[in-house]
Amino acid sequence: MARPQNFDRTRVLKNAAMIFWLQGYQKTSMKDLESATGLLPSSLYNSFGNKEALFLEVLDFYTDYILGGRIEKYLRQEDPLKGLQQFFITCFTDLPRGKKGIACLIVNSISEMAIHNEAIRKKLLRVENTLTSNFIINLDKAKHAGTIPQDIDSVIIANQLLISLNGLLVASKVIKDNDKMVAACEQSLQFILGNGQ
Amino acid sequence: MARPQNFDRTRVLKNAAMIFWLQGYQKTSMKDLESATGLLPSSLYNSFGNKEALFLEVLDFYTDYILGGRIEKYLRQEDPLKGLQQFFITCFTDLPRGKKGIACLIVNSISEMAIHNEAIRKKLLRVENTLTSNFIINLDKAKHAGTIPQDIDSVIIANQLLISLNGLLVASKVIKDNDKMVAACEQSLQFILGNGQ
DNA sequence: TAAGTATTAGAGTGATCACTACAAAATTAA
DNA sequence: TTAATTTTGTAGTGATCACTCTAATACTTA
Repeated sequence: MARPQNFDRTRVLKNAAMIFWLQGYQKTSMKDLESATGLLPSSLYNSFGNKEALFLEVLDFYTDYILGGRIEKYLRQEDPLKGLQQFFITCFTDLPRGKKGIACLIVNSISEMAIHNEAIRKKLLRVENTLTSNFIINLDKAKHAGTIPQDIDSVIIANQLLISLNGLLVASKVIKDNDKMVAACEQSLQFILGNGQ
Repeated sequence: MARPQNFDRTRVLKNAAMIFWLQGYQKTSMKDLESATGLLPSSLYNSFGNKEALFLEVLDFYTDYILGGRIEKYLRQEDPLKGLQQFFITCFTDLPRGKKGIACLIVNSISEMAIHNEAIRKKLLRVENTLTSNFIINLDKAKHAGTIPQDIDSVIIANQLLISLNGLLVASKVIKDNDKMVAACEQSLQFILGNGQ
């Protein structure tokens, strides 16, 4: 066998995800990625192929580890409604130190890249559908627990939740005030989940 | 006096707005803008300053004429609720020939540019606030006409409408099916305006 | 230790980026 | 007709873009 890579692929993907999140795909140059990851161009290209392939891998990493972790940590807790609320609110509070108006990598990437790149679009559509499915799970649990009415349509509410989350994330980019965003988030949740109660 | 410009500034801004809408700010090169507007680089720079200044002027043009026209045409009709519905639905039906997944210039620009450019961010925040104000006007009219209950909070509903519209526009970039988007749009409107009826 | 192989290092590729310099052309006012 | 002034046409600017080439290096297996 041959010389092994002397970098941690997970750490590289994490750093790349962060800079793509903060700057967007097009604004992020390979030089930026070299700085952020600490890798030289030859290592980046040897290990990931090109900028687009790296970005696709970053999206998978973000989906599986970052978003997946948040789903596990917040959504899948004992109280399904509290889980939904925490999942939403932490989108605007669990941000990199001092950052505002950065929304989330998924929504940013949809807005910027979905129309330009079909592979990216399909991947992001799958992420969105995964989120909706998880919302439905929580809503059904809440129905079963009796914390929301039995007769509501979980699919419709889940759709509204995803649409509102995306809308709130867009709003956060112009409002750039995490406290205001938390308030707006709570108002939306109250409206969507509170209605019909 | 001196030689006058021999192009129609409105037509140039319209063509520039279209290509910024379809491609985004960063993907649109000055070469693209030359092709789209039919102007030579010297004319573009002489008349608009630089790419950023042209974009800011495009945003003003879009807000005043395109969006302003849609507010006038759809929102300010006799039936305020029907106006809201038509304003929402035409976001997904009144698109350039055969185009899908292009959302709207305002939401696209918020997502792509708000974090990178403070002048653009402030302008877009104002546009969003204008939209909310217009939604409130229609909701108050509907309350007065008795088509929605008197006791609803117009501001809260208007906020939810704007958040959902932005979320639906994000969704349209991954879903890329105008019929599905119209259905999703109707479901959201039914949920927001129908609840409490 | 030696052969084999992948990674790493660093300089450098052509293409494209936003933008400009400068003179020719066009138009108006005097 | 002339002077003044602005637009228009064209070529070209340095900077940056994603990406590559080649060789040196480091590591594993035999």
